[in-house]
Amino acid sequence: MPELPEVETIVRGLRRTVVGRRILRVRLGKTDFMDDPAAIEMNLPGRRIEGIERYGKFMVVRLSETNGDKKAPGLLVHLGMTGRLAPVVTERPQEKHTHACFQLDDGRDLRYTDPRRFGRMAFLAEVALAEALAPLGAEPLEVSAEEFHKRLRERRARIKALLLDQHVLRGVGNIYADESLWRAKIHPKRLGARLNRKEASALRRALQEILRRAIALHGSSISDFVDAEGLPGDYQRRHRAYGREGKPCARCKTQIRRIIVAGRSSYFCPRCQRAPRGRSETRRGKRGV
DNA sequence: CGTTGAACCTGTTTGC
DNA sequence: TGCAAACAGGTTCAAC
Repeated sequence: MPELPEVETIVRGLRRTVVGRRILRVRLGKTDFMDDPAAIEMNLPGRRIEGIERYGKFMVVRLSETNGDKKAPGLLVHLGMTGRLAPVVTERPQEKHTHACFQLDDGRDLRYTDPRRFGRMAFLAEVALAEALAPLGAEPLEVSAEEFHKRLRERRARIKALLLDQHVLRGVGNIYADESLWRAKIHPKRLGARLNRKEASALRRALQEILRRAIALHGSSISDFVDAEGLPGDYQRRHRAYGREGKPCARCKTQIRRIIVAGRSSYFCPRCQRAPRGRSETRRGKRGV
Protein backbone atom coordinates (compact mmCIF):
# COMPACT_ATOMS: atom_id res chain seq x y z
CA MET A 1 0.00 0.00 0.00
CA PRO A 2 2.23 2.74 1.13
CA GLU A 3 4.92 4.35 -0.91
CA LEU A 4 6.28 7.84 -0.46
CA PRO A 5 3.09 9.74 -1.40
CA GLU A 6 0.87 7.59 0.80
CA VAL A 7 3.24 7.84 3.75
CA GLU A 8 3.55 11.59 3.23
CA THR A 9 -0.24 11.85 3.20
CA ILE A 10 -0.47 9.98 6.48
CA VAL A 11 2.30 12.01 8.06
CA ARG A 12 0.63 15.28 7.12
CA GLY A 13 -2.65 14.07 8.53
CA LEU A 14 -1.05 12.94 11.77
CA ARG A 15 0.74 16.25 12.14
CA ARG A 16 -2.58 18.01 12.10
CA THR A 17 -4.35 15.56 14.36
CA VAL A 18 -2.06 14.08 16.97
CA VAL A 19 0.98 16.31 17.45
CA GLY A 20 0.86 17.81 20.91
CA ARG A 21 -1.16 14.96 22.36
CA ARG A 22 0.13 12.86 25.20
CA ILE A 23 0.10 9.08 25.18
CA LEU A 24 -1.63 7.76 28.28
CA ARG A 25 -1.59 4.07 27.73
CA VAL A 26 -0.44 1.39 25.30
CA ARG A 27 -2.16 -1.82 24.32
CA LEU A 28 -0.49 -4.27 21.98
CA GLY A 29 -1.85 -7.16 19.95
CA LYS A 30 0.45 -9.33 17.91
CA THR A 31 3.98 -8.11 18.31
CA ASP A 32 6.09 -10.32 16.05
CA PHE A 33 6.85 -7.38 13.75
CA MET A 34 8.07 -5.12 16.54
CA ASP A 35 11.73 -4.82 17.45
CA ASP A 36 11.08 -4.77 21.20
CA PRO A 37 7.42 -4.70 22.19
CA ALA A 38 8.21 -4.45 25.90
CA ALA A 39 10.15 -1.25 25.25
CA ILE A 40 7.14 0.22 23.49
CA GLU A 41 4.76 -0.70 26.29
CA MET A 42 7.13 0.57 28.92
CA ASN A 43 8.37 3.77 27.36
CA LEU A 44 5.48 5.40 25.52
CA PRO A 45 3.02 6.13 28.32
CA GLY A 46 3.46 9.66 29.64
CA ARG A 47 5.26 11.00 26.60
CA ARG A 48 3.97 13.71 24.35
CA ILE A 49 4.00 13.52 20.57
CA GLU A 50 6.33 16.33 19.55
CA GLY A 51 6.34 15.91 15.82
CA ILE A 52 6.16 13.50 12.94
CA GLU A 53 8.70 13.07 10.19
CA ARG A 54 9.01 10.95 7.08
CA TYR A 55 12.18 9.33 5.76
CA GLY A 56 11.33 7.52 2.57
CA LYS A 57 8.64 5.08 3.64
CA PHE A 58 9.51 5.35 7.31
CA MET A 59 7.71 7.55 9.78
CA VAL A 60 9.27 8.81 12.96
CA VAL A 61 6.92 9.87 15.72
CA ARG A 62 9.08 12.14 17.87
CA LEU A 63 8.39 11.83 21.56
CA SER A 64 9.12 13.99 24.57
CA GLU A 65 11.87 13.04 26.97
CA THR A 66 10.88 11.97 30.45
CA ASN A 67 13.23 12.70 33.32
CA GLY A 68 16.04 12.78 30.87
CA ASP A 69 16.16 9.02 30.51
CA LYS A 70 15.95 8.53 26.77
CA LYS A 71 17.44 11.17 24.55
CA ALA A 72 15.20 12.47 21.78
CA PRO A 73 13.25 9.26 21.60
CA GLY A 74 10.93 8.34 18.80
CA LEU A 75 8.72 5.62 17.47
CA LEU A 76 9.95 4.31 14.16
CA VAL A 77 7.11 3.01 12.03
CA HIS A 78 7.10 1.33 8.64
CA LEU A 79 3.73 0.36 7.20
CA GLY A 80 4.96 -2.55 5.13
CA MET A 81 2.29 -3.56 2.62
CA THR A 82 -0.88 -3.25 4.65
CA GLY A 83 -0.07 -1.10 7.67
CA ARG A 84 -2.26 1.79 8.74
CA LEU A 85 -1.77 4.34 11.45
CA ALA A 86 -4.66 6.61 12.27
CA PRO A 87 -6.43 8.28 15.18
CA VAL A 88 -9.93 7.16 16.07
CA VAL A 89 -12.24 7.90 18.96
CA THR A 90 -11.62 5.54 21.85
CA GLU A 91 -15.21 4.28 21.88
CA ARG A 92 -14.85 2.86 18.40
CA PRO A 93 -14.53 -0.92 18.47
CA GLN A 94 -11.16 -2.25 17.52
CA GLU A 95 -10.79 -3.20 13.93
CA LYS A 96 -9.44 -6.64 13.17
CA HIS A 97 -5.62 -6.77 13.00
CA THR A 98 -5.13 -3.84 15.34
CA HIS A 99 -1.74 -4.59 16.84
CA ALA A 100 -1.00 -1.35 18.65
CA CYS A 101 -3.36 1.05 20.32
CA PHE A 102 -1.99 4.22 21.86
CA GLN A 103 -4.57 5.93 24.01
CA LEU A 104 -4.24 9.70 23.77
CA ASP A 105 -5.21 12.40 26.24
CA ASP A 106 -8.12 13.71 24.18
CA GLY A 107 -10.49 10.78 23.94
CA ARG A 108 -8.89 9.22 20.92
CA ASP A 109 -6.55 6.34 20.22
CA LEU A 110 -3.77 6.28 17.70
CA ARG A 111 -4.18 2.79 16.26
CA TYR A 112 -1.91 0.68 14.13
CA THR A 113 -3.53 -2.04 12.06
CA ASP A 114 -1.70 -4.38 9.74
CA PRO A 115 -3.19 -7.65 8.46
CA ARG A 116 0.02 -8.99 7.01
CA ARG A 117 2.35 -7.59 9.64
CA PHE A 118 5.09 -6.77 7.14
CA GLY A 119 5.43 -3.44 8.87
CA ARG A 120 7.90 -2.48 11.53
CA MET A 121 7.65 -0.64 14.80
CA ALA A 122 10.35 0.23 17.26
CA PHE A 123 10.88 2.60 20.15
CA LEU A 124 14.34 4.06 19.70
CA ALA A 125 16.47 6.79 21.20
CA GLU A 126 18.17 9.44 19.10
CA VAL A 127 21.27 7.47 18.17
CA ALA A 128 19.45 4.24 17.34
CA LEU A 129 16.98 6.19 15.21
CA ALA A 130 19.79 7.78 13.28
CA GLU A 131 21.44 4.39 12.80
CA ALA A 132 18.22 2.87 11.52
CA LEU A 133 17.78 5.64 8.96
CA ALA A 134 21.41 6.04 7.94
CA PRO A 135 21.43 3.34 5.24
CA LEU A 136 18.64 5.01 3.33
CA GLY A 137 19.38 6.66 0.02
CA ALA A 138 18.44 10.09 -1.27
CA GLU A 139 15.04 11.64 -0.84
CA PRO A 140 13.54 11.53 -4.36
CA LEU A 141 11.98 14.97 -4.17
CA GLU A 142 15.22 16.57 -3.05
CA VAL A 143 17.88 14.71 -5.00
CA SER A 144 19.76 16.82 -7.55
CA ALA A 145 20.06 15.77 -11.17
CA GLU A 146 23.78 15.22 -10.69
CA GLU A 147 23.40 13.03 -7.65
CA PHE A 148 20.57 11.06 -9.19
CA HIS A 149 22.62 10.26 -12.27
CA LYS A 150 25.66 9.46 -10.17
CA ARG A 151 23.75 7.01 -8.01
CA LEU A 152 22.51 5.20 -11.10
CA ARG A 153 25.98 4.99 -12.61
CA GLU A 154 27.45 3.55 -9.44
CA ARG A 155 25.40 0.41 -9.72
CA ARG A 156 25.02 -2.26 -12.32
CA ALA A 157 21.47 -3.36 -11.73
CA ARG A 158 18.41 -2.77 -13.83
CA ILE A 159 16.78 0.58 -13.51
CA LYS A 160 13.65 -0.91 -11.99
CA ALA A 161 15.71 -2.60 -9.29
CA LEU A 162 17.54 0.63 -8.59
CA LEU A 163 14.36 2.65 -8.24
CA LEU A 164 13.04 0.10 -5.76
CA ASP A 165 16.30 -0.09 -3.82
CA GLN A 166 15.84 2.03 -0.71
CA HIS A 167 19.62 2.45 -0.44
CA VAL A 168 19.61 4.32 -3.75
CA LEU A 169 16.47 6.37 -3.33
CA ARG A 170 14.17 6.23 -0.36
CA GLY A 171 10.43 6.01 -0.76
CA VAL A 172 9.86 4.72 -4.28
CA GLY A 173 7.88 1.48 -4.57
CA ASN A 174 6.38 -0.60 -7.32
CA ILE A 175 3.64 1.80 -8.44
CA TYR A 176 5.69 4.95 -8.72
CA ALA A 177 8.68 3.13 -10.20
CA ASP A 178 6.53 1.87 -13.07
CA GLU A 179 4.70 5.15 -13.50
CA SER A 180 7.90 7.17 -13.70
CA LEU A 181 9.54 4.72 -16.12
CA TRP A 182 6.46 4.88 -18.34
CA ARG A 183 6.45 8.65 -18.27
CA ALA A 184 10.17 8.85 -19.04
CA LYS A 185 9.80 6.14 -21.72
CA ILE A 186 12.44 3.90 -20.20
CA HIS A 187 12.19 0.12 -20.18
CA PRO A 188 12.35 -1.38 -16.68
CA LYS A 189 15.06 -3.84 -17.72
CA ARG A 190 17.51 -1.20 -18.87
CA LEU A 191 20.69 -1.07 -16.85
CA GLY A 192 20.56 2.04 -14.70
CA ALA A 193 24.22 2.77 -15.35
CA ARG A 194 23.55 2.88 -19.09
CA LEU A 195 21.04 5.68 -18.96
CA ASN A 196 22.56 8.73 -20.55
CA ARG A 197 22.34 12.14 -18.97
CA LYS A 198 19.23 13.05 -20.85
CA GLU A 199 17.44 9.86 -19.89
CA ALA A 200 18.47 10.12 -16.26
CA SER A 201 17.31 13.68 -16.22
CA ALA A 202 13.98 12.78 -17.79
CA LEU A 203 13.48 9.98 -15.31
CA ARG A 204 14.21 12.19 -12.33
CA ARG A 205 11.82 14.82 -13.61
CA ALA A 206 9.10 12.24 -14.29
CA LEU A 207 9.54 10.73 -10.85
CA GLN A 208 9.38 14.06 -9.09
CA GLU A 209 6.37 15.30 -10.99
CA ILE A 210 4.52 12.07 -10.37
CA LEU A 211 5.35 12.02 -6.67
CA ARG A 212 4.29 15.65 -6.24
CA ARG A 213 1.07 15.08 -8.09
CA ALA A 214 0.38 11.91 -6.12
CA ILE A 215 0.96 13.71 -2.84
CA ALA A 216 -1.41 16.46 -3.95
CA LEU A 217 -4.04 13.79 -4.60
CA HIS A 218 -3.39 12.03 -1.27
CA GLY A 219 -1.73 9.01 -2.81
CA SER A 220 -3.07 5.96 -4.59
CA SER A 221 -5.85 3.89 -3.05
CA ILE A 222 -5.67 0.50 -4.66
CA SER A 223 -7.57 -1.55 -2.18
CA ASP A 224 -8.27 0.19 1.04
CA PHE A 225 -5.64 2.80 1.65
CA VAL A 226 -7.03 5.71 3.60
CA ASP A 227 -5.30 8.69 5.14
CA ALA A 228 -5.37 9.79 8.75
CA GLU A 229 -8.87 11.17 8.29
CA GLY A 230 -10.10 8.00 6.64
CA LEU A 231 -10.20 9.48 3.15
CA PRO A 232 -8.95 7.50 0.17
CA GLY A 233 -6.37 8.86 -2.25
CA ASP A 234 -7.11 9.69 -5.85
CA TYR A 235 -3.89 9.10 -7.71
CA GLN A 236 -4.82 5.57 -8.79
CA ARG A 237 -6.97 7.21 -11.43
CA ARG A 238 -3.85 8.73 -12.92
CA HIS A 239 -1.99 5.46 -13.26
CA ARG A 240 -0.80 5.01 -16.82
CA ALA A 241 1.09 1.73 -16.50
CA TYR A 242 0.74 0.15 -13.08
CA GLY A 243 -2.07 -2.40 -12.96
CA ARG A 244 -3.07 -1.74 -16.57
CA GLU A 245 -2.00 -4.96 -18.29
CA GLY A 246 -3.80 -5.36 -21.61
CA LYS A 247 -5.16 -1.84 -21.58
CA PRO A 248 -4.10 0.69 -24.19
CA CYS A 249 -1.10 2.91 -23.55
CA ALA A 250 -2.32 6.47 -22.99
CA ARG A 251 0.23 7.70 -25.54
CA CYS A 252 0.26 5.15 -28.35
CA LYS A 253 -2.62 2.72 -27.66
CA THR A 254 -0.32 -0.29 -27.63
CA GLN A 255 -1.38 -2.76 -24.98
CA ILE A 256 0.40 -2.40 -21.67
CA ARG A 257 2.35 -5.50 -20.77
CA ARG A 258 3.30 -7.08 -17.48
CA ILE A 259 6.63 -8.79 -16.91
CA ILE A 260 8.60 -9.64 -13.80
CA VAL A 261 11.63 -7.45 -13.14
CA ALA A 262 13.53 -7.44 -9.89
CA GLY A 263 11.03 -10.01 -8.69
CA ARG A 264 8.10 -7.64 -9.00
CA SER A 265 5.29 -7.19 -11.47
CA SER A 266 6.35 -4.49 -13.88
CA TYR A 267 3.94 -2.79 -16.22
CA PHE A 268 5.18 -0.97 -19.28
CA CYS A 269 4.37 -0.01 -22.84
CA PRO A 270 6.40 -2.21 -25.20
CA ARG A 271 6.33 0.49 -27.85
CA CYS A 272 7.08 3.62 -25.86
CA GLN A 273 9.57 1.90 -23.58
CA ARG A 274 12.00 0.21 -25.91
CA ALA A 275 13.61 -2.97 -24.64
CA PRO A 276 17.36 -2.89 -24.16
CA ARG A 277 19.11 -4.08 -27.28
CA GLY A 278 21.62 -6.81 -27.74
CA ARG A 279 22.97 -8.92 -24.96
CA SER A 280 24.74 -6.06 -23.26
CA GLU A 281 21.82 -4.99 -21.16
CA THR A 282 19.98 -8.26 -20.94
CA ARG A 283 22.88 -10.59 -20.20
CA ARG A 284 26.33 -10.49 -18.83
CA GLY A 285 28.14 -8.15 -21.11
CA LYS A 286 30.28 -8.39 -24.14
CA ARG A 287 31.10 -11.67 -25.71
CA GLY A 288 34.33 -13.34 -24.70
CA VAL A 289 37.43 -11.53 -25.78
C1' DC B 1 28.14 -7.51 -7.09
C1' DG B 2 23.63 -8.82 -9.11
C1' DT B 3 19.67 -11.88 -9.78
C1' DT B 4 16.33 -15.13 -8.34
C1' DG B 5 13.30 -17.28 -5.41
C1' DA B 6 11.59 -18.00 -1.08
C1' DA B 7 10.09 -16.38 3.23
C1' DC B 8 7.46 -13.47 6.35
C1' DC B 9 1.40 -13.30 6.82
C1' DT B 10 -3.38 -12.51 5.55
C1' DG B 11 -6.84 -11.29 2.36
C1' DT B 12 -8.80 -10.82 -2.16
C1' DT B 13 -9.26 -11.92 -6.89
C1' DT B 14 -9.03 -15.10 -10.70
C1' DG B 15 -9.51 -19.41 -13.01
C1' DC B 16 -11.06 -23.93 -13.73
C1' DT C 1 -20.72 -22.90 -6.19
C1' DG C 2 -16.23 -24.42 -4.57
C1' DC C 3 -11.63 -24.81 -4.20
C1' DA C 4 -6.97 -23.77 -5.46
C1' DA C 5 -3.84 -20.83 -7.41
C1' DA C 6 -2.20 -16.38 -8.19
C1' DC C 7 -1.45 -12.00 -6.64
C1' DA C 8 -0.87 -7.86 -3.51
C1' DG C 9 1.60 -1.07 -2.22
C1' DG C 10 7.62 -4.23 1.16
C1' DT C 11 11.89 -6.06 2.91
C1' DT C 12 15.36 -9.54 3.78
C1' DC C 13 18.13 -13.49 3.19
C1' DA C 14 20.15 -17.72 1.21
C1' DA C 15 21.86 -19.67 -2.90
C1' DC C 16 23.91 -19.28 -7.33
